[in-house]
Amino acid sequence: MNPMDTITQQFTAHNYKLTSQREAIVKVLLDNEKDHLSVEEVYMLVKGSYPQLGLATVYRTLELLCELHLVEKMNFGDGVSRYDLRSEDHDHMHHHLICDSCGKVAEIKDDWLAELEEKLEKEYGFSVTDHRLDFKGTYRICTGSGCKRPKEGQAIS
Amino acid sequence: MNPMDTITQQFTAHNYKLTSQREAIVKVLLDNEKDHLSVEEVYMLVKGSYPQLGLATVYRTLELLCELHLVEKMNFGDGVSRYDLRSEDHDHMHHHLICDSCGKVAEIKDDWLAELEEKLEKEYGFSVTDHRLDFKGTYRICTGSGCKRPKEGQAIS
DNA sequence: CTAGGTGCAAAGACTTTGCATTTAT
DNA sequence: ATAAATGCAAAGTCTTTGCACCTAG
Repeated sequence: MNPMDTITQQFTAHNYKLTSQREAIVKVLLDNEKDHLSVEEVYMLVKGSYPQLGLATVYRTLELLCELHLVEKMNFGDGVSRYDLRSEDHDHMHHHLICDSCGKVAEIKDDWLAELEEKLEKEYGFSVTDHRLDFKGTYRICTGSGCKRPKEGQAIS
Repeated sequence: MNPMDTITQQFTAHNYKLTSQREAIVKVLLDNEKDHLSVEEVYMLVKGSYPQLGLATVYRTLELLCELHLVEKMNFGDGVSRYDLRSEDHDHMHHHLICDSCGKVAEIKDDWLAELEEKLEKEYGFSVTDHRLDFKGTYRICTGSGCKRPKEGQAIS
């Protein structure tokens, strides 16, 4: 089944109405799966094909998608929330590489933390339901261009 | 040398004035080293012994401490920035365990990521300057009380 | 003495909410 | 038909900034 159907099906399954706005927003998320879009970015992108869209609807829809565990809300310390589509299997095991010079956020799809999570379970009595792993640094070959995020503190935040 | 002196020394070394407000703020951070305080929390704590303190000064001082790499700014997805004193050696290699039921944030002081950082360097051409690792989950023995953060989304954000 | 710091209040940035209108089911 | 969703604008948070006054060096 294609990802769009999977998602819209979730809507109806939970008795949420499938409005054209919601469809358009989900479509933008799918088309930009690699991008960790902010609310403003989603809004602008959807507005292209749907000019009468309201910003509040984007906030409400993203919140809803979060509630349905279809997207993940995160924060890279630039003052805005960013949203990341979860893969169908809900594994969402990926990590981020944040480039210091251009601000680009890349994803790594492996799960490198399985061992650590076992260790936490055994040695700390802590059972993990979710995790987050971000690295900041620089690519040996960084164009330095394509900077999306103007200012950025020194900490990953 | 005691931590307070180490920090105040950094101020003078960088030609920043050592005001009583700054001293009071640093003292509160030291006294609550384990706590990831928010600006508001720091403000309230300092206000106890220094009632005329302004909130903007807390923001400005924490920003300054960040700039001097004495504290780390971070965001656990509850809408406010939190600040964490860096250990003297500037290694700041610690991870967080965030309890789903009580919201408590615990720290783990080990560095579990050295191997992964090497891998990134070699296989991805990415050299790491900083990282962040948070786990969400529950402690087998969680009191369920002491919740500091009222609402929390499902994602680590 | 004087550059820099402080407190206050106003302004900004991002997000949420109230309400009349519209729409999916 | 009707409960839910939308768009707009207003209100809320958290954070930053402008400015007159104050203070460490």
